[in-house]
Amino acid sequence: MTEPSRREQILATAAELFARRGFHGVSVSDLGSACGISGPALYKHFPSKDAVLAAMLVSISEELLAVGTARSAGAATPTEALAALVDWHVGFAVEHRALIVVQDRDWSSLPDEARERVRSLQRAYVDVWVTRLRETDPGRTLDAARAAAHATFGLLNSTPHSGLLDDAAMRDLLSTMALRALGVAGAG
Amino acid sequence: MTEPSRREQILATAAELFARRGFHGVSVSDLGSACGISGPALYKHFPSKDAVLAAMLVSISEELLAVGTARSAGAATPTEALAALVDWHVGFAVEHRALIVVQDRDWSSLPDEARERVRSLQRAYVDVWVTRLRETDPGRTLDAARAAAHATFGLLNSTPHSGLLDDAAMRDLLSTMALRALGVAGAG
DNA sequence: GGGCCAGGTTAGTGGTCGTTCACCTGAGTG
DNA sequence: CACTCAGGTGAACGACCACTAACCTGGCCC
Repeated sequence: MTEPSRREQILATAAELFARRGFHGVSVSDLGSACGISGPALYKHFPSKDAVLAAMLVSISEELLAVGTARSAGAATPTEALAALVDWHVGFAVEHRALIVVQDRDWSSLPDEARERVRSLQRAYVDVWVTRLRETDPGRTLDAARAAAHATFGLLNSTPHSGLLDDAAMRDLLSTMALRALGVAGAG
Repeated sequence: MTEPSRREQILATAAELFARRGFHGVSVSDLGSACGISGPALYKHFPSKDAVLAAMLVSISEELLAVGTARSAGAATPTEALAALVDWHVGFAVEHRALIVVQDRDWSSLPDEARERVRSLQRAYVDVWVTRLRETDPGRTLDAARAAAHATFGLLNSTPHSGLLDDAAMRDLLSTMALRALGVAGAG
């Protein structure tokens, strides 16, 4: 099995370049030569430049939702579920800084179909958080819970903006801040 | 006096368009016709497309720093200073959602000189926060305080991602979450 | 009323981009 | 050994973009 390494090399390289210069700031030729091949060879692996972005963003949205759902379901209490969600999300963000940047910067450059796909996956992911948030605090409005989830993502996704701390320290800091922001007890 | 309305119309329109489609996703002709003029007429007001972006981002960076500094200086205690900073920042973010989006998405498209200018203004603004943060909690490392400030900006700047709440409710929610995240006592 | 000029216009230019085309190659297969 | 075909190449194409050039116009000033 061990699927084609070229395709994945392209996706990984594209993530770094798109994160640094933006989707429109990276040409097909740039991307190709960063992979050791050049220009139009990309079209042997993807039908278009858009498709590279789409594959990238759809797959991370799917992973966030799938693992997030599992972590939440595996927790004994709503509070523990939120802690697990924060832990998962911050780990993902620290480990895939480039993808985080691309996801919320170049999301709007997606072709229509992929954009809708990503949006619906993201909505579902937000809902996992929202459900747990409203279990811990039933006074929260649906919209308020959604806004709180978005705000927490903003906090956790700030990782790429400050490469000051090492990964472990960054994870600790962000987890603590996120749990406090959400009003989850026991955040040191 | 009442300076040229065209120039400011262009800046305001550009902020909206850049926020929606990205700097590279908006052509000079798009921007012109959104202002009721067309295409190259922009060059009567700005020397280049880059200059529009630069004027926009430099001016908001200056305002954030200037008012932030004043608010911090006007506070009696470090804790009150942080509350004032949060209040100012969240108010700005809610009121200028488009600018917030452009600032951290298209920052890298700035011409070199303006980019350095904006970066140094932003560093200075972060330092206002960092100083107050370390006064309230001297145990914080310089880098940890910077990362905490960036994380708080990420939280506060999440406004544009969820237009669910009205402005007042959004300000309340974000202020509360930010102050809790920062560990400032007396937040709801 | 003639001259100036801020602020428009349209047409054009050079460059870049995404994409396609025709072609090449070398490893695997019957 | 002939055939195939995945994966590469460079050249070319059409679209679009930022920007320039040449020109027009209407208010203002002496």
